[in-house]
Amino acid sequence: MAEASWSVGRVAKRCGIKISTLHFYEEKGLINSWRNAGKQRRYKPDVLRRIAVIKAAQKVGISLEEIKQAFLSLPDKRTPTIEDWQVLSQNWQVMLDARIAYLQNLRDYLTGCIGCGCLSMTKCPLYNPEDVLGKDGVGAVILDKPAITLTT
Amino acid sequence: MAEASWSVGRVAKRCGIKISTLHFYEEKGLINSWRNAGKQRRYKPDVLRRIAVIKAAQKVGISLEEIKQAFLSLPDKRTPTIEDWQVLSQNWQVMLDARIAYLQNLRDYLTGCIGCGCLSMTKCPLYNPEDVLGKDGVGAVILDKPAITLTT
DNA sequence: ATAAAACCTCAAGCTAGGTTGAGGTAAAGG
DNA sequence: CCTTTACCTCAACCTAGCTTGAGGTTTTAT
Repeated sequence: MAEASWSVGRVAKRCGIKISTLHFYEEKGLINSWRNAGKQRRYKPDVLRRIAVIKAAQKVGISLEEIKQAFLSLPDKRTPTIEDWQVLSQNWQVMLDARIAYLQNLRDYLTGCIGCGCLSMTKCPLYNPEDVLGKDGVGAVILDKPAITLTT
Repeated sequence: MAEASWSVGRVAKRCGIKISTLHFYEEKGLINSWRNAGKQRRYKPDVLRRIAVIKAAQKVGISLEEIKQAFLSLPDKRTPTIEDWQVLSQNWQVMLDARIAYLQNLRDYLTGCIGCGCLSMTKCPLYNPEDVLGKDGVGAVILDKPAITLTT
């Protein structure tokens, strides 16, 4: 096992984030700590993994709230095991696949649409995001999908 | 040609956004309008296309500032032609391809890493986002790419 | 033993991307 | 003509996601 506890400054430095960000994440319930005799925060090493996941998730546009929800699958009392993280990982993969598919749709869509000749406004789905023309949701389905959520 | 001018309410309704959002976009320089005799806003129909593009772009996490930069390629004095939009479209495609590739990397990376056995913290790139261990940037390159920008 | 570095709390501030509301004017319908 | 609906400006407010700073305590290094 690695060392049993990390100070806030050490975690911040290791993760390349500010101490204030750690305070903020703790306040938001994304990470947790205990206090030493002098009321200073101490962290278990698994906080590093959590932060790495938070940062990776944010890069793909997932909100802290969604990340927090995903973290609910992790055990409260004990340090998460490899298996615990694998469960979360699999959910992220599903979500990433969905996002990738979304982007691919959008790209293909723009290819055919932003640069297309249908400036008439009666046929171009870009002009009809609510699918008001009843064209079977081509525009609506692609552009108005609800945000992808984690189902962990 | 379709009608020559649109009122703010009509544009808002057509695009499924609030009037205040149109005011806001105008203030930010993303769209423009002229005023009628009674000082009310009037829009050229191409504003619909701009708004459609703004909304599509936001869904993939592009900031208004980046969108504004992309719009700089559009002509100021005349209504954008199909060709003008095609130029912009091609730039977006490049960017979308890059984002898709990024997500694919991240997905594969998480597959091998979040759920992996390298909890030792000395080898797992998730723990080493700054690539402090000199592992040739696998973590750093994937996780720390700068935001993709439009070069229009 | 003391000085410096690290930590604490709490409040305020900041950027992005809007929304809401007050108070007033313009346009459209019967 | 008169009422209703649409529009105007401007200022304040809101959420997310942090950062900054003041004023005070704890830990660490010399």
